Amino acid sequence: MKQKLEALILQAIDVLKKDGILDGGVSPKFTIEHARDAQHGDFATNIAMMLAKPAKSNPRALAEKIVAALPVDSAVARVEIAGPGFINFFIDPNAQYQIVQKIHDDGSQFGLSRTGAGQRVQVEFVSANPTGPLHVGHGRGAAYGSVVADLLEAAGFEVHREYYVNDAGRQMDILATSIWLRYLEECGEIIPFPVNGYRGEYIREIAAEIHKASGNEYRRPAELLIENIPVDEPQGGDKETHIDALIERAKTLLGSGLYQDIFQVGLKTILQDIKDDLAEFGVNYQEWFSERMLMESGAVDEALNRLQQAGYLYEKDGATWFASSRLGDEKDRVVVRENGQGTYFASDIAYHMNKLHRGYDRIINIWGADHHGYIPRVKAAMQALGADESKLTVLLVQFAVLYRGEEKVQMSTRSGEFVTLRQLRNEVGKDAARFFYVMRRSEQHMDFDLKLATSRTNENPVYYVQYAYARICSVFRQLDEKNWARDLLEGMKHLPLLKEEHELNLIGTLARYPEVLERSALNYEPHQLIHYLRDLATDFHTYYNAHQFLVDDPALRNARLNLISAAKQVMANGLELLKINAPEVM
RNA sequence: GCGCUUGUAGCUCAGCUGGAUAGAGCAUCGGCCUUCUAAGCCGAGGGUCGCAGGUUCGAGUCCUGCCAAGCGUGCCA
Repeated sequence: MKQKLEALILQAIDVLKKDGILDGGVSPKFTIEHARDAQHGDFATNIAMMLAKPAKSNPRALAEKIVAALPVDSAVARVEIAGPGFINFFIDPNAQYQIVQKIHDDGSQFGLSRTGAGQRVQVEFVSANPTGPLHVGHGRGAAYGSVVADLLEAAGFEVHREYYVNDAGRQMDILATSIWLRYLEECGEIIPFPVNGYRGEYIREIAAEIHKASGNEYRRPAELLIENIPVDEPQGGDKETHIDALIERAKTLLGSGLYQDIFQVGLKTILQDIKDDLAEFGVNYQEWFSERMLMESGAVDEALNRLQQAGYLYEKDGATWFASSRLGDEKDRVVVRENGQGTYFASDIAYHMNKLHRGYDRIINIWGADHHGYIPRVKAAMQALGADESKLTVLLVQFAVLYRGEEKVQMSTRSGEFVTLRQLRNEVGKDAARFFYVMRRSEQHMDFDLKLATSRTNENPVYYVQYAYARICSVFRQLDEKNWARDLLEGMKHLPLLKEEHELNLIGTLARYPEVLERSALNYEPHQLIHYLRDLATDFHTYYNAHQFLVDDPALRNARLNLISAAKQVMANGLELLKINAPEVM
């Protein structure tokens, strides 16, 4: 309907241009909005006010001329000029009813668009280090990222969902060493566990598995392990040097083959756990991209070479630096450390180069807000490599702070006492978890109240939408019990009987769905869809309380059934996109 | 210090990219179940949109400066 009005307005503008009222060169920049107040009709445009200045006219006078030039259309019942110069459109109800038929015809396809057709988008999200289970902080990125990806797909984009697996680097060595140390404990060795090691219970479990499967194959005496190792922090040493020395010792004592065994078991176990966790959360990927494979392919070296050729690398203090400050970053960044090892950033440059080579039209990274300082350097790298950095969009997701009622839930990675995503899912369920995560704008710092999400009573917003869906299902069950068959054609024919305010409101809301979906997708704002579904549920609940659907008059009854059936379809489509269950009974 | 994000009702948040009288939910108060699920509905109260300027027909929304909160500012990832 919006597009239709836009076309009509543009025609009117052309007429005015021909008549010399408007200068031919003016480009009409205007909006068409749903009127908030029913007094203002169904749609309103501000075009007269936008063009008043170039036309050297006052807005209301210009509006009169635009309205006069407006072509007649059967869908437009009436046009009014109001306020400072708004043009308000009143849509013919008969035109509005068509949406019910369209929803029925399109079914699960209703709302999908072709806006992004022919464009490929890559969405990378979560990408947590495989050094432990996902926690609730990752949950928000997972829910948000997956819905953004699904929304883009609904808007016609070809979407590639990807998880970047940091399976190389120091953190992974710390993981492997932590597992080995716990394994030695299993064997009966007495060893002090490093403060900087991974202390979670899952490390012990992996260690126990290895011990069960391989016995003492990886056992080495504790004396050899701690011999000449710099002391740990509690003993007055440096925890970083301490753990680095332990890693080196582990590699020496085990030899690279056995060390790799431990490393791989740790990686595989944890990565599999993450994959299962996400799948159960309704989050799926096309690709799990390995940092290690990237390095082995020589891509990192190649990226550095290209930066070198472009003149952006230099040596200082024994390290190799990327002159990112020349491209808008705060300062230059190290890409190769003094010890000859590439930094995480170096891999990331190669990774983004790889993404670019794959030819995506858009590259979307979803990061935790704590990584925001990282954006300028990645964009700088893309520029330095001659790439169009505007293809890259980084969406930041703020942290969720967990509450249980009034009480803040403490999280600490170090102690291993963090709340995992799995624990959250078990406590509040997949539906509520996804709903709550995506309910807020991603940049909003969010309070996640576990008590509210689990409450099975009035105050929980998740059930509000689901309840509306279940109620509609229930109406159709009642219909069967009364042995009244639903007559679809009869209902469609008598849609004009739906004249109640509640019915017209519901129809108007249903008609908005495609726009909401598209805006939600293009702005990467899933919360708009959530808010829409709540509005839709409200319209239905209100209608439900005000009127009876299963009335004796078959014409009215079937018309109403068609309307609520359309509402049911849109709710199902919206919830399906959010991967939230639409229950037939509650 | 600098940078990013945020600041809207008692609380948690929307506000359609600058539009008409700033909206929801929760909480508070008052009503509605002998007919389709009361996990619902109807009504009431509650606002200096952090503060101060600016831009214009028009600002919660844009620009500047303050104030406050969170995060960042590693040869960690």
